Amino acid sequence: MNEAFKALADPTRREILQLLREKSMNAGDIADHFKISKPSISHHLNLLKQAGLVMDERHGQHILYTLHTTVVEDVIGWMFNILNKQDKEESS
Amino acid sequence: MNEAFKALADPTRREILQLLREKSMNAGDIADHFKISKPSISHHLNLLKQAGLVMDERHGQHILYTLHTTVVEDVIGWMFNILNKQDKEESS
DNA sequence: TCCTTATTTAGATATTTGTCTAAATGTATA
DNA sequence: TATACATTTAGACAAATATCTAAATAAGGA
Repeated sequence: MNEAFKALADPTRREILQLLREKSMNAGDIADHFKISKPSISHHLNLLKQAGLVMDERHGQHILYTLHTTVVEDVIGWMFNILNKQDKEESS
Repeated sequence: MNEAFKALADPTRREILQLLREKSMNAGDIADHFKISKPSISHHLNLLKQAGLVMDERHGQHILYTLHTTVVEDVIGWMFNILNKQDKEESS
């Protein structure tokens, strides 16, 4: 999960995840949303993939990137755990 | 919230948050849980403070660090938002 | 005031990170 | 096959980060 937290630390990568929340997109279309170069976006996409936050699938010339939510759920679990003093706390 | 995401990217800082989840602690006691030097821990604590993830309060010689959950909740909100295609989606 | 303890600040350094351009790879199509 | 398009890989470089030691600040007690 360390890689996921590191991936989430960059604003560009978080913005990519928000784009993919709406719909899967190929690399070029993702890059068009940003001012930075395509190779830089490709690098960010690779980090997101390594972190398990996105998946890629080649469709002919294009490579389609899709949000992968399992690790997102893990991160949410970690965050929730921080909120509760004890896991087994009684709620009243 | 960018500072919070950046703060969460470091394993030592996440471990500090988990320590503080149990109970508030002063800087020295926190540092004793790690192999790295006190000044390094002090630096991590400062980043967590800048990010709004912890608060500090001087008690005589000691400085007590306490988890501050508001920003944690904001991060959870952001993460949840990523999970749902639309915020206003009907649930059946 | 002087000494001890707790903590932070300052400054240095090695590593990591984000970005770029240029080149390579993979795919489609004439 | 030749060409164009989509994307990644390679390599370089500046900026950010994590760490350290040494010094400074803050508070308590003799």
